[in-house]
Amino acid sequence: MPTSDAGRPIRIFVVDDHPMLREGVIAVLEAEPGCEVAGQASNGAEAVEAFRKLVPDVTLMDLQMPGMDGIETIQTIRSEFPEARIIVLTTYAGDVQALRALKAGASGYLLKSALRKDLIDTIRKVYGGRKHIPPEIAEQIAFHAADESLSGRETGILQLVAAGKANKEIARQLSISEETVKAHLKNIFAKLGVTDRTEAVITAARRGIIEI
Amino acid sequence: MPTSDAGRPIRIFVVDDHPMLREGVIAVLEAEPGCEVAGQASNGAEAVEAFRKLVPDVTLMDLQMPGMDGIETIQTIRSEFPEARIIVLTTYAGDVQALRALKAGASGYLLKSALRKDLIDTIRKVYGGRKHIPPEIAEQIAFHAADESLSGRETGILQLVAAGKANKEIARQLSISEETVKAHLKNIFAKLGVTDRTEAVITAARRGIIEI
DNA sequence: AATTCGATACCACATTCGGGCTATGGCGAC
DNA sequence: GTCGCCATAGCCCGAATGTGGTATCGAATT
Repeated sequence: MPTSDAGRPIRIFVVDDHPMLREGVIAVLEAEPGCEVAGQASNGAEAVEAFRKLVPDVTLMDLQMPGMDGIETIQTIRSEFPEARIIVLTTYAGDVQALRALKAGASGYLLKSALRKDLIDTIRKVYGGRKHIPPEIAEQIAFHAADESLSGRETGILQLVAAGKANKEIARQLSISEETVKAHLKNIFAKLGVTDRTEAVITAARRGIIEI
Repeated sequence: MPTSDAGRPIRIFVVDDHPMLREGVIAVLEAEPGCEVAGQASNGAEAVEAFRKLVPDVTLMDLQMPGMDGIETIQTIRSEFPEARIIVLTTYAGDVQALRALKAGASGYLLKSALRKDLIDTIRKVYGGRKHIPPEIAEQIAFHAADESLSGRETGILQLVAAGKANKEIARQLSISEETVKAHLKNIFAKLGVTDRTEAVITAARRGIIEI
């Protein structure tokens, strides 16, 4: 039963490394009856610390932040406060990123291009204990739900490919044979549905599997 | 002599497709004596139309927008209003993007991660007829100032490489010989200082030469 | 205990890529 | 009008890449 219209306002905590965007979110929230900004933070470590003091009702969190990133921050907070309700507020960084955020314990995912109404609706919904994922993101996740995901080793190798390294260099750096690197790449290509390393890097970057 | 502290407020126009960020910028500006929000727009076409009516003192403009992008919008506005003072407000998209914006007629470049003080200072400086580029961006531009830039054809080919196409496909698509594609790629590699296509795509994406 | 999966590794083969080098026609700058 | 740049194109060749198999080992799962 999500209320607060008559009762105590929803206490919201805003975590983002862009001061300007924080201002915007805060301006929207403060204009909204039934919402209250409990605090803000500009990076993960600060966020965890502030969360402990504030114990807000809902947290809005960016994923791209210097230092401890959003996913780690969500995990840390949720391990101490399993009831924490966290909404990821970010520019779209691919289905895999979104899925990782949800697995880390986020209750919602919202794009920075969202309208103020979306923001308020999502906050109320999540405060009420429900989850919210925008349809276009849900669709992307569903679209790739049947895909096999890359193993840790595969992701590591792909990250090195994305750093422009040749198979031989990757082999040397990881102390494995070049043939093994090629074997991993075969699997990576098959899982991503591509035929060469350049496509693999682009696809993986778009889907949020690696950073470039 | 930048004034307005005693006189008429600086009339500012905000163009960005993220409503939340617009709110933030507006909140900051409205809290600032001597500044006034003259209007806002969420895409290039809207921006040009609104500019004609408002003729603001300073325009804040994002580069990434659906439809007409920021660079085109700046060019269009500056062709009609050569005195227009435009500050690009965007996430860093590479030295080449930044340089293109400046060539299109922008007077300043500001990152979305900037503090409110940076925003206000830059607005006053640009309003006063001066230019402003943050040191880290100026450094990147300077660092690559001596590089030869890619020709239009080269950029087009690199864009196709970034789409995961093989030389043979690119040749077919552009109706040129595969040898020509390879010749262009040789030049591209030399200009970007890389040795293979994957590195070329990554470097070009980071520097804002192509979109991936 | 049996099976699956990830990581490792090797082989052989075809294709693609990248480097070096040359050349020509067009077009704009000086 | 000559110089330089761009787009075009070709040749050669070695290195890198991608593709098809097969196999072992250990950890996790059933």
